[in-house]
Amino acid sequence: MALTVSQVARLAKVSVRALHHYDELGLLCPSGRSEAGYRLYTQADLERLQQVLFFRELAFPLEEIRRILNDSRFDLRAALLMQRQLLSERASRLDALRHAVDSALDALDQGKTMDGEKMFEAFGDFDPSKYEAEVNERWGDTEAYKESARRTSRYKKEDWSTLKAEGDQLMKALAEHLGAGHAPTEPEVLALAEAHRQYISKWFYPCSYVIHRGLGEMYVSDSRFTENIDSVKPGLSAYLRDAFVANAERNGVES
Amino acid sequence: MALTVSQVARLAKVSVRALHHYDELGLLCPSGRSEAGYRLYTQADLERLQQVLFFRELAFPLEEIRRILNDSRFDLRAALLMQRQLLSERASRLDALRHAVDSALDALDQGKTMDGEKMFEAFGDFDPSKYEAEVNERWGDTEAYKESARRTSRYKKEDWSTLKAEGDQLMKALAEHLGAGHAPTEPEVLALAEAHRQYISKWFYPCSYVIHRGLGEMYVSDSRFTENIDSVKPGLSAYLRDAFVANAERNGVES
DNA sequence: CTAAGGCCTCACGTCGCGTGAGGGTCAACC
DNA sequence: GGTTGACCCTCACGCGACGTGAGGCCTTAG
Repeated sequence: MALTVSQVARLAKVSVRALHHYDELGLLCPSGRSEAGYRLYTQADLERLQQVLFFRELAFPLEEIRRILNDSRFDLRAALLMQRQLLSERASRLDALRHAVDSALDALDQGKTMDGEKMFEAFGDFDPSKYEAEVNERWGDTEAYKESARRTSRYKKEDWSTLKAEGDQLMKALAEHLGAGHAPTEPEVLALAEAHRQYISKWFYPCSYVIHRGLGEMYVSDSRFTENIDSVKPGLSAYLRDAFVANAERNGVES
Repeated sequence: MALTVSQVARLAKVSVRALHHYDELGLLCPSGRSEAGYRLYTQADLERLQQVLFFRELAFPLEEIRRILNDSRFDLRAALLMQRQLLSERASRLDALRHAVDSALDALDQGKTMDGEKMFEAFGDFDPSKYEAEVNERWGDTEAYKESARRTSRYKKEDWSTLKAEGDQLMKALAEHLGAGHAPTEPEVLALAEAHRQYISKWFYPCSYVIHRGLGEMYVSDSRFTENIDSVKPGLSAYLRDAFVANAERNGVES
């Protein structure tokens, strides 16, 4: 059942050279070699390759992919959820570009010229509220939404028990601050936000401030998360996002 | 009104080095220099830069962008329409990836493993050489392109009305079939779908069945199109998509 | 036994910049 | 007038993810 380079290359539609390259980097070393020194890939190697390609598609540097996949704390589910988020971000970027093309076409139709600032709007950073609207629009009541809703219910049944308990405690503490009317910028709230960041780092993956902020955006924009979080206390997801953003800013990450 | 490098860089959110690079390549040479040799960019330069960035965003090699933009046959409208198409192709690619992530999550939930062939399905649809071939088919120096480009560049305002009339007629005919309750798979409807494909090929760009199908998807997923089309008759956009898909299938393109 | 095709390991080339190095320019303030 | 600091210039080397030979061994079909 061992496959040669070219067979794997055909299956996964990557070049043989790329497989060599991944071997050199220690990113994907075939588990075996033939007597003549030919690379021999197993099923497990294929699975790893798939992971590599997922991350590569998302434009992760190979070195980082190696780190992620070799990390013993690597959590496949968390990684996949992350990938979902990254895909969303890319999709909204595409949307922004499409709008830009549309504006250009409109301008063209009306014989107008676009002024300097407007011209490059699409390439800039996106307005999160606009982003939220777009995501909600896309997730409307499509088939994909139902699918995701079905899965959300399944998630709840799963046993993340230890991990979940720790997370729940943080949520509860944050929900109390929300209930007490404390602003998300207050020191105690920021401390909890930071604790949450480290919780993620500890259990899932190294979570930078930037990523944490992105996570907060996902909490409000991905209904699977929003529903889950707001069931603790309505408005909590938005509150979390604000706290994460503030915490990132306090630690020198500009928005 | 002349801008310096750093001003342009801030506006367009590219690095100064990148602007230098584009200058070196002859991709975007500032129209002026100060006495001290400083690069000075005009409004026209900004417009060209925007075009450059559009194509760059779509992962065109810089050298090719230069060819395209320097091409005297370059038609802005055609380019923008094409960019829309490329964007929607990319969007569906993202969608495929998202489905792949979802499948992986599902498999994980059920403790299953994905088999070798299925594992790479999401990556499979997108054969890069095929993609390049398609792009070259549209932008390369092929006879077909030259012809269509010559045609496109010739028409001005009056021609757009002819063009629009022709399109409207197709829409009206298709709307009538929808109103009469004809299935999108019926021969007469398929014939109209095919006519529409050739209409696009004639006026805009060589429109393969795959691209035509993509166009149909865009009609339902892009509200700008959906609204416009459904204003002729509610549900028409979805009807068009179904007809385009069926027409593609009948012509040997698997979905 | 030979030819074709697949495999190996160097090793240099490419593309789109990033990142200094080394040095002139410009506006403002002392 | 001098100094400071932000901005500009031109080399020129570095990097990541491979592409693309070159030169040579392995294996199978005729």
